[in-house]
Amino acid sequence: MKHKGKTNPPGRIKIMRSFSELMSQKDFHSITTAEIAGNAQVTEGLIYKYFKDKKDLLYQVLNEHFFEFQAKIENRIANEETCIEQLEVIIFSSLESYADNRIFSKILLLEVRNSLEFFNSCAYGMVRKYASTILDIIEKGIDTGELKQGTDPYVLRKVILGAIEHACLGEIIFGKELDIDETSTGISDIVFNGARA
Amino acid sequence: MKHKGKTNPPGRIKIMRSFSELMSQKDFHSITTAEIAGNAQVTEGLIYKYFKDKKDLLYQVLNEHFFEFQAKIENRIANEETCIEQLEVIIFSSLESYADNRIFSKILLLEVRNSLEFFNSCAYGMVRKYASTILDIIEKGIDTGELKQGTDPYVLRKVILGAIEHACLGEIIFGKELDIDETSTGISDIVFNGARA
DNA sequence: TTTTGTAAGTAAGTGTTACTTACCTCAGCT
DNA sequence: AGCTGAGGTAAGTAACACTTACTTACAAAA
Repeated sequence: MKHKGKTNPPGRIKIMRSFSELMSQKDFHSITTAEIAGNAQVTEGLIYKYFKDKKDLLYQVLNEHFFEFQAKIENRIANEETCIEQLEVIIFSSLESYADNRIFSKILLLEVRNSLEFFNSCAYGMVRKYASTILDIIEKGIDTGELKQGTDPYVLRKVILGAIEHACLGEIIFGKELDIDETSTGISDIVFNGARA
Repeated sequence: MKHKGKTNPPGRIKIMRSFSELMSQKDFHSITTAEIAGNAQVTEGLIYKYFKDKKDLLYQVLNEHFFEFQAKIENRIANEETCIEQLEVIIFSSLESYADNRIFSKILLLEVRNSLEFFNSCAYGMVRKYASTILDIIEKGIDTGELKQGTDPYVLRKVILGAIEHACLGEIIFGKELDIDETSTGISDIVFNGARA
């Protein structure tokens, strides 16, 4: 029997909360379904009423967190004039969101990528949207002459996304503090002005 | 009983080969020990004579591939004069190595990061060495005035490493072809000259 | 030549885990 | 009242990672 997705029963909420909590303490694979259920004070079987499998639970939790992320970013972009400013805002906001929301970052950057299922999940749809927002801004910037004519927009996007993600990795993995302001202006400076003297 | 690490018996080699082979077809978690053993034509128990557990096998395979990677890069750096040229060579060679050696890339970029054990493994020691090579070159570049004085070497390294890794992700995950020349000159151009017009 | 130590390899487990099945309970509708 | 379906439970099961106790091969010491 499957959950139709209309309502959001207490059991489902408890399971997702419980799982999020456990994800802040250990990695996905070492969390057991028994543990999730115990911590949520429901029985193991209920997990499978609402989620296809353990990974589906992971994707749904990720998806939930993604909304805040996306909303915050789109809001902020709207307030900026130039493409470069918009991209700078994306860099800053992404770093901020990753830092504020460790479970989200941990899942997105470390846990979901290793299995192909993820790329068919709806959570991945949001990743694509985020990525295409960035690409659109870059292309507009090249069109308007703000960015260099020869620039390959895909490569520029790779550099920006890669820098953001890599900057957060140390923090997520080792729990190191990250100075968001400094890092984001540092990244922007290199990406837009170059590191050459 | 544990393997002392001196010799390299045929069973051990067969297991690692078998595992590498399977890793090119599916992800780590969906490979079973029975499958590894069957494919290697040994019994399951033998895996645990040579490897602490399944993850240890993963790390050892990664480690083996890392030697080629590191050797190739260090060789090439030696032939370059300026710091920027050295960094360009690192970007190119890294992309090339990732492209030539999918199993290596897949393990390093997608499979090991999610568990903390990895960061105590000797394979991670090699990652750190690679990363510190890059940092050294950057610091020298700032010293000699090749790179801008204000540059934060750690941020620059994050941008370079992030760009490299992100550039390979699509290829690894979706099996897309990657134009190494174009991508590496694209990344270098942005990182050193900036994207601003 | 016999003994002995040990590395290579095997066979048959075992406990744990993700997932399934069949069931119960009860509010809301006709 | 009687039915339906969603929310939730209890007791499994197959498959899996990993273990244990064993055998064989063979080289060096006695």
